[in-house]
Amino acid sequence: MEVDQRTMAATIRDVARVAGVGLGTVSRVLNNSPLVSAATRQRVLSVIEELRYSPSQIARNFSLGRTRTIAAIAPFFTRPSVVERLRGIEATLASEGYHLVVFNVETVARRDECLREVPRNDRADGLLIISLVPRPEEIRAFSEASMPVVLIDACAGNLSGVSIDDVAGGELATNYLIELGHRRIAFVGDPLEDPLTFNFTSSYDRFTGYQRTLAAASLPIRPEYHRHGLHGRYEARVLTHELLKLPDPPTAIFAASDTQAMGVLEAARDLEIPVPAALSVIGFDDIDIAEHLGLTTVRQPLFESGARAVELLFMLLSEGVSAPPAERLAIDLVIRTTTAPPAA
Amino acid sequence: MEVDQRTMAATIRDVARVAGVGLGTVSRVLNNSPLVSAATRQRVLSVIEELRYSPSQIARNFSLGRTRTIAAIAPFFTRPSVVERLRGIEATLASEGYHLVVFNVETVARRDECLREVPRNDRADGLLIISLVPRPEEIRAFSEASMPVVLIDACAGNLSGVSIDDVAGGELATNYLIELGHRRIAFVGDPLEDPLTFNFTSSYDRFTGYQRTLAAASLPIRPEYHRHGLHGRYEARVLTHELLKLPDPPTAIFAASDTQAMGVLEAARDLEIPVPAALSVIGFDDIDIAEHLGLTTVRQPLFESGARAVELLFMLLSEGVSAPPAERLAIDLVIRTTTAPPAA
DNA sequence: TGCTACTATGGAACTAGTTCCACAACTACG
DNA sequence: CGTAGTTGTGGAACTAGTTCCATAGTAGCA
Repeated sequence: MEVDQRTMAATIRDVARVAGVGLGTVSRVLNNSPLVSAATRQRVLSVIEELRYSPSQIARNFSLGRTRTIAAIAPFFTRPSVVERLRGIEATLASEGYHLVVFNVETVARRDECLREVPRNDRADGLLIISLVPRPEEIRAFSEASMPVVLIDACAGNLSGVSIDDVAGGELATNYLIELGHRRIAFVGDPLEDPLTFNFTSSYDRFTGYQRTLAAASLPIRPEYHRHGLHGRYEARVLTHELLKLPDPPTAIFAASDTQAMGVLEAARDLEIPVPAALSVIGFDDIDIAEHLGLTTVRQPLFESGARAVELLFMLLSEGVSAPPAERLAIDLVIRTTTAPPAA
Repeated sequence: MEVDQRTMAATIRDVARVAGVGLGTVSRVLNNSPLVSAATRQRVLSVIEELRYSPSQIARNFSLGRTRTIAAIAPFFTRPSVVERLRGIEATLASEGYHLVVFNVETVARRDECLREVPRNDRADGLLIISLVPRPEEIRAFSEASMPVVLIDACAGNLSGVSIDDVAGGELATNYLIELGHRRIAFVGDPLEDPLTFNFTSSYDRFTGYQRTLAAASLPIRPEYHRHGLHGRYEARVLTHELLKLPDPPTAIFAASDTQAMGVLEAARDLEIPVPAALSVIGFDDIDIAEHLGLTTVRQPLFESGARAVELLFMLLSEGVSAPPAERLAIDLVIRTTTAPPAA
């Protein structure tokens, strides 16, 4: 019963037979066990070479019950901030020989489907969830399926996670505008209740920081200055048009993300309002193009958030280590050229 | 021998035992085989419910020898053009219930590792390669491992692929500048020999189109107008500084990508050269921010390239269908505000 | 010289599905 | 009423690894 080398790939049993050793010995050679004599190891290795044997990863996964694969669920994975997080995830996983399966969610239905199906699959050893807040029953399903989960840019239950202090970020941005002398400061952000992310989104927290800072500076909270719409350049542009056409328009706008800040800049350009001379604009995230645009923004470590989340997940994966708590990464203000003191 | 529901997940054998049917019957129910009576099917389904049974995907993959997973190798997957292709890939795969494993390559070593290791893994049913040209020996390895491969934004051997006519794109851009009245037209693109992509890169082809068009219009080919550097905003900015400081500087610059066009715009801003009044700039790709920047560019269907590549891969996967040939998608010129006739 | 301990090895059993063959029961039809 | 065909069902064999137990051989040591 020779192996048909033309059509069938060699198996570990073929190697054992040709090398005249047992199954276990070949397995030991493959897994670098020290319990193999040098002579035997050499013989097995040369047969592996000869038969062009390559172990079946899929059989290995099955036998071990592990896949060395991590799943990541991300909303709108084309957003620059999300992509940068994914890059951090991929880089860290690759350095450990892990694979990354990506699920892009752009609708509520797909969000629900992913959060339901992915954890019950045994095709990933762990799960990373970006910018989505799982519901309590979903969290319960994670632990029932004993699927380790780490959140990025979100907090829920006592799940491990990597995030930033978005309230402090909102305060940082707003404070800077106040220090520059602005008194009429508007906010453009995501919807207060986003069906995709549920509960509290980072935009909501930044908005909270904004409001708190205004209150702390004894500035009036003016609801007509608060605009919320779907995350996107175009939507932010429309909202900003509304703001700039108010009878008493703001002299500064805090956008909950750099993408939305771009929409704000577009609106200013549409209305021929010079930035920063007549309008200051500050964003959030410090995505790659923020530098090109000269956008003042609140920087958060995106790549690092992905990298760190993978480290937390590896801790969960190595049994014996207790669940690492939610972590917060540092943020800082990046001052560029879209902010200036208000016109006198 | 009861199943310990606390620690062990139920298997297909548990379901069969509890439902009082055979293994095969449960399998048939799971796979919607018509060869099960309605009564039996109902009984099995209720036991599945009762035991909270969920089939092991990993065992299923092993048994079937298929993973319903596609691997994608992409250089610099944070580049907006690459991300958009990946989005097209993910969307099309998800609609067929396939998973996407992403490999990001940013170094030559990692490129070689991915092209060597990924196809020999049986963890993916097919492979998509973005903007990388496999070497002949790598192509041979694909067929030896009988791994179906579809290229995106590249051509090699007789592998299936989705690309555009980059030479025609270069001609389109250059012709438009000539029609506007420009005579001194420079080019900023990737290195002529990129160790990552090998052979001909799209930048090279666009450069060829540029040169051909100049020749066809009887305009001089001026080597000092040709600048090549690593793909990136910063590098393009440095190269453009060199161009704009020439004794006889160009009145228009064709950048091989929108990202590089952004670097060109930055250099013009640095030197206070107004665009388009004193310098016209045209890019390539029409990535998302091109619209924000008002960048004139050559649009290529990025999302569609990914979606179509997946369709070709599915054709390869369904045995019996012969290898679909390399396809070309349409491109078109998008005129915005960074191009104008040269100053008189 | 016998006992212990350790190294090296072989191979059955296991992972959880699918597939396919055998077979029973029932229907259709001459 | 026999026979051919169809439907429904059970379960062994198979996928290709890992793990672990049994065992042979050998070295160390009193």
